[in-house]
Amino acid sequence: MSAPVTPPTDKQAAKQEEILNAAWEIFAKEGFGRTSMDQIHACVGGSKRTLYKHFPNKEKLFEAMIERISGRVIKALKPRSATESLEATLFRMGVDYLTVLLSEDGLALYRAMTSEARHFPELSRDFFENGPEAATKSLAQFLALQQSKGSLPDIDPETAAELFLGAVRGNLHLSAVLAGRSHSPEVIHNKVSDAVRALLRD
Amino acid sequence: MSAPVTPPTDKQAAKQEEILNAAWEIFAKEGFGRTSMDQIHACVGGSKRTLYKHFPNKEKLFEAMIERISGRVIKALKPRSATESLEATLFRMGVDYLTVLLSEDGLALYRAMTSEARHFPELSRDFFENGPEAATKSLAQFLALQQSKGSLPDIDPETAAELFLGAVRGNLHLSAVLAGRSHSPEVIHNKVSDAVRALLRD
DNA sequence: TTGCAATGGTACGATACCGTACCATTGCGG
DNA sequence: CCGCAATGGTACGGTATCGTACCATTGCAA
Repeated sequence: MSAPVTPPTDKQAAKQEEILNAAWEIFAKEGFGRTSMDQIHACVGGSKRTLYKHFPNKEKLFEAMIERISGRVIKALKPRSATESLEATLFRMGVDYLTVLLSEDGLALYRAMTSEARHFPELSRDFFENGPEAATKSLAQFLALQQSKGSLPDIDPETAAELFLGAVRGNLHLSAVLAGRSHSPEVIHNKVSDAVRALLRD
Repeated sequence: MSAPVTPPTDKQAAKQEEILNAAWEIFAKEGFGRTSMDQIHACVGGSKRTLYKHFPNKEKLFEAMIERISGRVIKALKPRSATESLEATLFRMGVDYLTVLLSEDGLALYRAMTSEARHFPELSRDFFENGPEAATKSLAQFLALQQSKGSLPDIDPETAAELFLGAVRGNLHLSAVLAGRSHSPEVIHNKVSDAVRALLRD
């Protein structure tokens, strides 16, 4: 009973993946407006009928693709639980956060979300709330825990977390998005290191 | 001699202004891809021939319009010279900076620049360099001056300026761009106030 | 082997949009 | 008052794109 159902399901799932990958490749480079379904079709191969069988129109395809990448990036933004020292944990969290934001997918996703925020409001809102905002709240929780141990000055944790992540981004994110600058891991390390020192005040 | 020349020049200049204003109204709301020359034409009135006489195609019109708004925003981002105390100056600079970034035009410009950064690279690069980056450098100069007076801890001024402005932005800019949130002057004041306290360490 | 559902490949209709052409009209100098 | 340059208003050519239709082909069950 499941034999005649699951194999086609698997094939369909594989086809969907293929389509979404092809779509992301082109959408990420060209944006929504300059990407045509024919380009995606040419990139993924097969027939347009099957393409439209998986995704009824361009917007649904865009949404599905964004949700996919968004979920991936959001997962990467989520801070891992801390086992090291306070300073090392802050440093690692900052580096991870910034590395994701400045990654190829992170930047392409941010561009896409920003460009289409007006026409796909829930997509970009969800990304912000589950991505950067959730990361801020996680960091705030961690900071609150550290404060209860007395290893951190007594600032509001939410505030401190937002200041810290803002300082970590500095101008790097802006310069990558607007000026197309790429930033080496060393630059990222230095920026985070500066922000950690500022937060810990030494 | 100038009489037969300047009146038409004035009229042409007025017409250009009118076109650029109409274009901005629509481009800012819809973005480049979803804005048609026919919409702009309908908004500005007159004939398409005159529209294309002022701007030979859609891209040139977009560039001219962006340069116009960009120049306006850049000018607003430029910090005014300081006459108050250190703390008051920092506070005022932060509030001015953030207010411009979060203004309607600031956000629309940022969205447009981000969306089209790949296709109009010089536009967005110039905006970044002459806007946020220049503002950072101006602030760094001010901080260096304050350090020479001994009223500020001894951090690298460039670094401190970038950390400060990054902290000032916090998540406000992201949340405005991605989640469509608007932020009251009180929220802006509080955020800047937090950042000033963090920088001055009290 | 045979039949059937899904897919490949492609042509097509409808629409939107960019930029141009054309003519009537208006404002301004002589 | 007259002529002329610029503009208003609009129709049009050419092209790109979205989504559908159609038929040959393939993979799979019986």
